[in-house]
Amino acid sequence: MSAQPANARRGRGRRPAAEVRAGVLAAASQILLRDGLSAVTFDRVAKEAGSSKVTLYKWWPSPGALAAEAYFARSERTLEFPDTGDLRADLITQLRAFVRWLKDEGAEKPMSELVGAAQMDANLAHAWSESYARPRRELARQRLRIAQQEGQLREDADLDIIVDQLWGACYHRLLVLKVPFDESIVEGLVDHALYGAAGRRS
Amino acid sequence: MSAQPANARRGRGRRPAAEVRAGVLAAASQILLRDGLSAVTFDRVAKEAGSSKVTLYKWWPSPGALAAEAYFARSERTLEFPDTGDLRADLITQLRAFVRWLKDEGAEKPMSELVGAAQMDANLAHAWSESYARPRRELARQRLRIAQQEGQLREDADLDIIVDQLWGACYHRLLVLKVPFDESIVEGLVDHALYGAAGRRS
DNA sequence: CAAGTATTTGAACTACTTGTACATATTAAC
DNA sequence: GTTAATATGTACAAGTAGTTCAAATACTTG
Repeated sequence: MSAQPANARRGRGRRPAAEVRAGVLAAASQILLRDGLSAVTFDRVAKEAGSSKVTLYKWWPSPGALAAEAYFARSERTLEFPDTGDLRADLITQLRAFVRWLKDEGAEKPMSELVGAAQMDANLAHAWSESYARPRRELARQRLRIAQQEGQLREDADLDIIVDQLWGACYHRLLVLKVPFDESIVEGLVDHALYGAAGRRS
Repeated sequence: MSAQPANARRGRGRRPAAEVRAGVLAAASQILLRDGLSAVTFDRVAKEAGSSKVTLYKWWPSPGALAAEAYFARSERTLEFPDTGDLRADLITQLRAFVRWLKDEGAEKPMSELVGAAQMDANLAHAWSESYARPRRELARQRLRIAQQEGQLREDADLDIIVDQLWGACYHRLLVLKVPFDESIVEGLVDHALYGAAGRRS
């Protein structure tokens, strides 16, 4: 028997579930990166994956949710949350990894589009929030809690606020202001979060 | 001659431009508030305004841009940027006004949807950024610059970062995390921005 | 290994939306 | 008043969403 290409159409009939899933996710991810989120429709994905539209309707609640899952699968282990004992250095590492992920791996556009569409697609919002945003916020908070226990942060510091200020500043520039931004703000961001703008230093 | 209702259809033919514009904007704004941004299509707005679809295609580049303009017209003079001499109090006033605008005037959903759609609609993104986000960021920065000149902020403080951290933290919760939030975080937010999380103050 | 079940595919179909075209009527500008 | 601009009604092509049904094939249970 000659080997068949992975996407070979075999005519109608049931196919291995894993094969179908992988093909659909790969197609969705490719369309998302190449043509943007608005091109990720059940029709186009089905055509490109060599699957049937009905299958997609069965497994995913909305094209947005499919795109989100396809994207998470690609960017799974990209962020770092190290603990070297030096809080300032660790926060800078975290934010730098985030910015590099956006810039070097072309994540900026798909990420913006996914967050954007989540404002109108409850299914996508849920997938995004549960699978991506909150787990990472929790990781960042854990690192801060250790620092607080070691006395590097004030007793009454609000860890959620610190996380929101660090990452929120980045998202603010990305999504709301739409101004270009890069690694150069990371150090300033962390210093402002740690030492404030009103302090009397130097 | 008996007075006619504003939206009376007069059959085909040219109508005063101002009348058409006002009718279209009012209809778009109403649909946006009532049914959400995804319901703001040229078709529906034209029907509700008693105008022709062709007219809308002529005047606005996309339904998103129309919705944005309709919304800005309603929420023009809502935010305050006072200068009482007390920076901390003024920042709290600014943020409180922002949160109240979101909560009390039902701006949260339309605002989220507009920012969301802007991630995929360049026309909407431009309208939003130029007419809303950047002017307000500039106002906030002006207040900070005065504070800096008066010595209430460090010489090397980055005013953009302060603004991004204050407002970005709010947008982060609204758009990215999708967690409920209210006025109760405002004071903590400002204190963290001014005094930092690492300071040694009780 | 045999039979039954689950699920994918192909095809067709309805309803809806977008965007455009053209002729007609009416106002605004001169 | 005459002319130019433009809003409207109607119609139409193209594309998308979402569903239905039968035929075909993989998985699963006995």
